[in-house]
Amino acid sequence: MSDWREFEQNPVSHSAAHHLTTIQWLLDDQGYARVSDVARHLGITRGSVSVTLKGLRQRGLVVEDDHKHLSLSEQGVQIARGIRTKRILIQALFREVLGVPDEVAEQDACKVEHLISDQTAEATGGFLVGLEKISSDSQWTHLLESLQRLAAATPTSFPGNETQELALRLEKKDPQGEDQPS
Amino acid sequence: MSDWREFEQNPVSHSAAHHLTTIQWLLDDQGYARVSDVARHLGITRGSVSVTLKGLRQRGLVVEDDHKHLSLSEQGVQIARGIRTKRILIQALFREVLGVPDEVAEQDACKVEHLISDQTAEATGGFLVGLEKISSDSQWTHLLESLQRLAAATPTSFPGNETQELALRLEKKDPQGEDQPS
DNA sequence: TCGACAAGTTTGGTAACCCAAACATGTTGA
DNA sequence: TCAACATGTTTGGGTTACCAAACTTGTCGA
Repeated sequence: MSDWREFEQNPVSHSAAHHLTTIQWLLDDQGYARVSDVARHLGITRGSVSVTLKGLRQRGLVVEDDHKHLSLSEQGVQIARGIRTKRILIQALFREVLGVPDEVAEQDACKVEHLISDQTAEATGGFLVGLEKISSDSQWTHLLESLQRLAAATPTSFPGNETQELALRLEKKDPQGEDQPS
Repeated sequence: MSDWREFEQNPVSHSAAHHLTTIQWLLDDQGYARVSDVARHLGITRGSVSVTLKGLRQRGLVVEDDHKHLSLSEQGVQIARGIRTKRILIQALFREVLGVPDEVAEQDACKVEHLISDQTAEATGGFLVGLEKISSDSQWTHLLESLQRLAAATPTSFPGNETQELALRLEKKDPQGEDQPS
């Protein structure tokens, strides 16, 4: 059984991921990042941020200069950029392919950004790049729009009839009646 | 700023989600589910499962009969089925649309199954149903296969050049230089 | 009948996270 | 210069979720 707790053994936790991306965002946005800025942005207390960042500093992901100004180490930048990129890709996948409203797409992407494997993220990127390349072909865009309309039409709540039926078909087709409830 | 901690305020936690879906899976598979079975399946101790299930019983999601056999309440079934359906849909999206290997698709789906909104899940279902309907169109399947090849081709590690460039384009196009690092 | 083993529970510990509140520091305007 | 305010840290508490280990039950075979 593939360990369902890979969740926890991620390089960075959900919380840490947000601390890192927030620092990067603040640096991009206002040129500096302090504990208070991070706290305000995440909606948590300065104390919590102080403690969390102490850990991230010890892990060598965050650096503090003489003036209590935060920045990311090379490794921290790498991690933050990776997560940010994943969020953007997943969000685009949900929004531009599935036709999910941007706000929802962003919320969902935010929740899963740090959990998606590199492989799936890269595949998402490849798919979107491919879509972009053929976007000049009106035939395909027309098809895609039809699919999006189908996808985005959510008259009933989840799971709708068709969706449920599809899931059942998928479940049976896939002979996973072996193991893995997860 | 949309609360980035929606993560935590889910109806059921990641852990609870797995307990519920495991019970359902065990019932389907072997006709019964006991604390030990759940523990073995999740790879955690009986003690942990015992404690967690006590909570889920109090919340009315899990029921225990006279013989220590577990089952799900109506509400529990509903939640478990919802999560299971989401996993199947997400897994299919990754595998059949993005062309991600099934094993990776399953792992990723498992990690995010309980985090995806109903709306996005329903859109995924709608999209897949639509795909199924036009799957007889050889022109379309041809295109999809091309896209999948593009998507699945991961010669370089994440993020590849094209993917990174796309992400940058998406980032700039989207005027989110307002708020939300998440 | 009784010992052994499987199954379930309880208890004490740990590790992430979060908060509130007290505290230390540093800057700044009157 | 000094009170006021912003900033950062520390401390004590709470929650979730895990473990190990001790304990209780229940069943089954010799």
